[in-house]
Amino acid sequence: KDYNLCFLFILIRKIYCHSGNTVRPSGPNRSSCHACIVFVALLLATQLNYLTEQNLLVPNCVCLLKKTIINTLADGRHVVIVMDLEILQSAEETGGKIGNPTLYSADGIVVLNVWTIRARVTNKSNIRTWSNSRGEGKLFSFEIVDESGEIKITAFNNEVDKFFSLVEQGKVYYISKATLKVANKQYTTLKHEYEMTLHANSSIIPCDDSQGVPTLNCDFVPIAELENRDKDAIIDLIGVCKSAEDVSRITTKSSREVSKRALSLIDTTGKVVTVTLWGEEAEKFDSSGQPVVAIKGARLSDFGGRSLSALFSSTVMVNPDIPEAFRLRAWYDQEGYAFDSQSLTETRSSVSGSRMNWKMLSDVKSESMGHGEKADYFSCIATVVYIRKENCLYQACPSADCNKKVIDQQNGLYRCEKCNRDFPNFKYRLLLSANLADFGDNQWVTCFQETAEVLLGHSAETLGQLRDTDEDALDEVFQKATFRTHIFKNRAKLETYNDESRVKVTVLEVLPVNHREYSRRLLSNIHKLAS
DNA sequence: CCCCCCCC
Repeated sequence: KDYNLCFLFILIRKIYCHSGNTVRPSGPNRSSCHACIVFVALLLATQLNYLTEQNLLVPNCVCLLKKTIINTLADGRHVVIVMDLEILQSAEETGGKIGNPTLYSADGIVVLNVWTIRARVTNKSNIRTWSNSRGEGKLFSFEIVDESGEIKITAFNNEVDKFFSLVEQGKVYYISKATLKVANKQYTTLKHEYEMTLHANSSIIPCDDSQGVPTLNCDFVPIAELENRDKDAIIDLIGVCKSAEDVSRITTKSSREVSKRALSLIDTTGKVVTVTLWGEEAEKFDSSGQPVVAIKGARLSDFGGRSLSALFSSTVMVNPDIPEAFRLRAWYDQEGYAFDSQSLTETRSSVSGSRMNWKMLSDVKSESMGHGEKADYFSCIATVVYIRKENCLYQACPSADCNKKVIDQQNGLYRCEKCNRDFPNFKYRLLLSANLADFGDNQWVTCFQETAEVLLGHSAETLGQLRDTDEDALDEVFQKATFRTHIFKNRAKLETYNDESRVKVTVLEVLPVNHREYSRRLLSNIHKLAS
């Protein structure tokens, strides 16, 4: 084969490393650092190092190769070494890419060089062990991203001990001397053709300069668009966590126990979808303050219409530092919280309502609810006609499990009688009195923290700040929350205070009205009356 | 060299 490239005009497209990642041509020490030129199949001779050191040889410059040498490696592959090269036009003069060049990869031309990539760790697994007919061992894997793409890296046994604690999610590293193998598409959710395996000589060095290294490569799908996507598609999604289930333990078909937690995410399309988190991710998830949640690489399921499930390979980010998250936050806080949103996921309770004890507000009195030994639980569809603003917020003890009202000592300290301690701070808690109405009656109800936050669409903390700084804005929040219709799940119990007994109704949950399901129930009730 | 991706 003739690899004589002399007098060939070439356009430097990109400088690549072995794995296809873009490499900066100007490393501080070219011989041991960023200089990897594989696939491009050209290796610069040492005397030409100044071209990269002075940033002359950069993508999109046009070069004339004046002299090249072909060396043959022990395994028969060829290396093209550029001995002399003239830059005819700088990248600025060329003005960018000419046409649509593709990589030249003739068989037999492969250049070995120590390659190094600089990339960010986006997804780190736990250590797992395995035992099968071929042996046993332990491993962990992680994914890395740079401006050109993503690739998965796996470490086994000794390399687990060596690298597990070093590799941290979100941090940037120089990685070199890993082994490449073709990725098994059956198991990968990344688009890369290859995967890396670490071995004894592999090197991972933390990198302080993360400039230009993307934090993540997400291609977010609008929630409304999920209806048009295929089952099992791997997608990236971002939304505000309107609500979240408590974590629960389930047993899988293979008799393993695992934690799960379902989140309801909403985006600017006004649609809501359920996303299920598993294991540790489910356990540590905190939905307070209705955070923005981005999930990369979730699998679309057709359960309940459309829902999503996190995979081991998914990355879940809470309030990520990305423009999409800021946009969503602003949208939700200004208008999204009040959207009469529709869920793409129909849960059992929203489909059948079987666990709901549906009542009208007039039933509370006519059936003497709450008068029995035990509290009565009922659900209703009702409209908020008034929310009492007075005393809706109180300063509560800042300790995790204590919500007791603190006493402002007027000296910068707040006293909690329950904890018998003085604190330099407090947390705001909500305790709302609201009047609900349906066509037949009214009912005063009490909403504590969680339900009050849903009803008002803002966190207690935000509302506390508003009360202290912008009373008009707080009024607006109350105004917006009034004359809205929701499903209320309630508890009714007779309480005696100052020798006076009255039924106290506490709201346990506020849910959006699913109009399709509500209409079905009305039809069914009409049907029963007619029969 | 792993490859588990779950429940309702």
